[in-house]
Amino acid sequence: MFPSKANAVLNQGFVEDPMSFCTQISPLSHLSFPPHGIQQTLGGLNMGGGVASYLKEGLPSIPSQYRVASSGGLGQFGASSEQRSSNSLWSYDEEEGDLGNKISSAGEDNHKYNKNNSSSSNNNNNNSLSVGAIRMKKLKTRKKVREPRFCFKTLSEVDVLDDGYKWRKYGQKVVKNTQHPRSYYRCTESNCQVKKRVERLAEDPRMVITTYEGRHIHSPSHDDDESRASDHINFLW
DNA sequence: CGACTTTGACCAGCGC
DNA sequence: GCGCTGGTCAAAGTCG
Repeated sequence: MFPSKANAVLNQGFVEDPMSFCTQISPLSHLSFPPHGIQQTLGGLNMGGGVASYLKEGLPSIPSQYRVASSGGLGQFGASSEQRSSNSLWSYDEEEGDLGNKISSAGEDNHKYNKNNSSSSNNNNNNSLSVGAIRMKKLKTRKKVREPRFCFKTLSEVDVLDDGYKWRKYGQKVVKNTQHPRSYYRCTESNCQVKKRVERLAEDPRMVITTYEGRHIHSPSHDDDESRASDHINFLW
């Protein structure tokens, strides 16, 4: 389904740290993360030759051979220009930060997305309500629970990396100060709440920024990729 | 025909 | 309070 030029493989699992953080990836060699010290694993992420560099202070250091020289101003994904800090190359989801607040509303609203399940019954129960009223009712019951998030940057010709999971696009938006639209995807597995956003870096359109939000409750749909990714994590981490 | 994508509209949150 | 922006919905269109 997905083009696999970037050949990304993402195993199940997620960064347990309440803050999601970002990595940079260059097309140099295989990538696996998270690094030592990060609880839980994201599994091996095979970018067909990528190297992750954990840029946030306080994160475990990684061997220099896995680091990527980066130019300033990269990243800060999701943050407006005013929110960008000159101290770090990449921002993460601060618990109290503006960035986190901006994105947090996407947390636990998946029940309204299972339109084949809950949504239809909701509609049946609200026949007397207008569409707008139903929508408002749903929105008001939306809870703000932040899912763990993880974002990384990939040098890739294709927007959607093959991470082993099946995604359904549910939205696209042109965000401010960028010429490339941001795409929104949701895992197609029933009851799986994971979402991801994909956009190209304004400063360098060759770079694809992918942000995962949530935790898969199932295995990747690609068995081959899964086993390949497992090899990476066993080898590197 | 089901699964998926596109796209305009809507809404909440934030800054001023 | 108002306008702007990002995130999501959902109908319509497309594809296999």
